[in-house]
Amino acid sequence: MDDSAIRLFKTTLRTNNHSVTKTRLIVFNLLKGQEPISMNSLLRIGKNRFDRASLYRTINLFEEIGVAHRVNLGWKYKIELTDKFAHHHHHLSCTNCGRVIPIREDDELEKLIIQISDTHNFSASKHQIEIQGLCSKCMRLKVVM
Amino acid sequence: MDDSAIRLFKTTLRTNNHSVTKTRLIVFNLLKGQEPISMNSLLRIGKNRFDRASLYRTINLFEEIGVAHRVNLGWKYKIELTDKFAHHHHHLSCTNCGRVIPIREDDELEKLIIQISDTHNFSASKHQIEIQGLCSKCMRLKVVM
DNA sequence: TTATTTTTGCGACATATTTGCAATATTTAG
DNA sequence: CTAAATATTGCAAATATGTCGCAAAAATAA
Ligand SMILES: [Mn+2]
Ligand SMILES: [Mn+2]
Ligand SMILES: [Zn+2]
Ligand SMILES: [Zn+2]
Repeated sequence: MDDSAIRLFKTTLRTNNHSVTKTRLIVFNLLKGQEPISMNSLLRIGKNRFDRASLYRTINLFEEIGVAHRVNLGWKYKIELTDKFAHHHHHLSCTNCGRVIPIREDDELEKLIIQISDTHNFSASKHQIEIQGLCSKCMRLKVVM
Repeated sequence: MDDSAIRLFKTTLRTNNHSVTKTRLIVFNLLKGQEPISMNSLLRIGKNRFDRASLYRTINLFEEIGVAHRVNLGWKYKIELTDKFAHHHHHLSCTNCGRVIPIREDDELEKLIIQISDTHNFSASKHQIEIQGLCSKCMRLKVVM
């Protein structure tokens, strides 16, 4: 049950000189295997298991040690695990129903991003791609109406 | 002096059933021909020409009718005009000094984005690409130290 | 287990964004 | 152009989001 992601998570905490705590494990598990999730949702879900301040501190720490990062979806940002704990991917986000569809990493796209950065003598450490529009379902509904 | 962008802006307001007001024109002009700008800067610059609440309402409206949109740069977001009023482009954002470098549209990249959306039967209407890292200047400084 | 170190919850702040409403500006109708 | 009708604005107050200090509780080290 103590799967490899959690083991890696614990190791990451330890090697960065941080304790393995209940709150951190809970938040990690909330993030694991999920689509990006907003602070608000995390807060609502964890209401009686951890405090707001702790959540912010936890997410800040997760970013610092490369466990999670923020993805920008429209106006707001959401949190998800980094590529170290989930495969690198991007998202299609439906502006109608709010669905977020993960898209598998595309070698050509990744190569291009690096190439463009290089052209500008920019040392890219990460990137995010957000594509907004209508998912196939919403598209069908729109057409019918 | 009433250049084509402003004319298009006014038309956009009208066709969406909104008035052409002093505040909206001021904000539009602040956005025009600039790099993405933060709410705070807009607020500071327009301090005595419009109110905070009006600015938020204005930006919300601009997003609704496709005049401006938010660009997410790390934790923060900034506002810039949409492709309808400025050439489509993306940004490299330096995590050290905060500099935002616009990158010219890249046909190959744009084509790829569309292609990927199509593969997922997703009808993309817009996209944003955020590349974070170190600008050449900050990179040099880091190396020296 | 006890001592030491780190993290948490809580309440108080600080900042960001939203809202109701009366006053003012813009648009429409004549 | 003016008067009436409608939409927008400024202001003050309400919410929402994010941060901080500190004593209590939990985790780690001894
Ligand atoms: Mn990628
Ligand atoms: Mn593009
Ligand atoms: Zn949808
Ligand atoms: Zn820089």
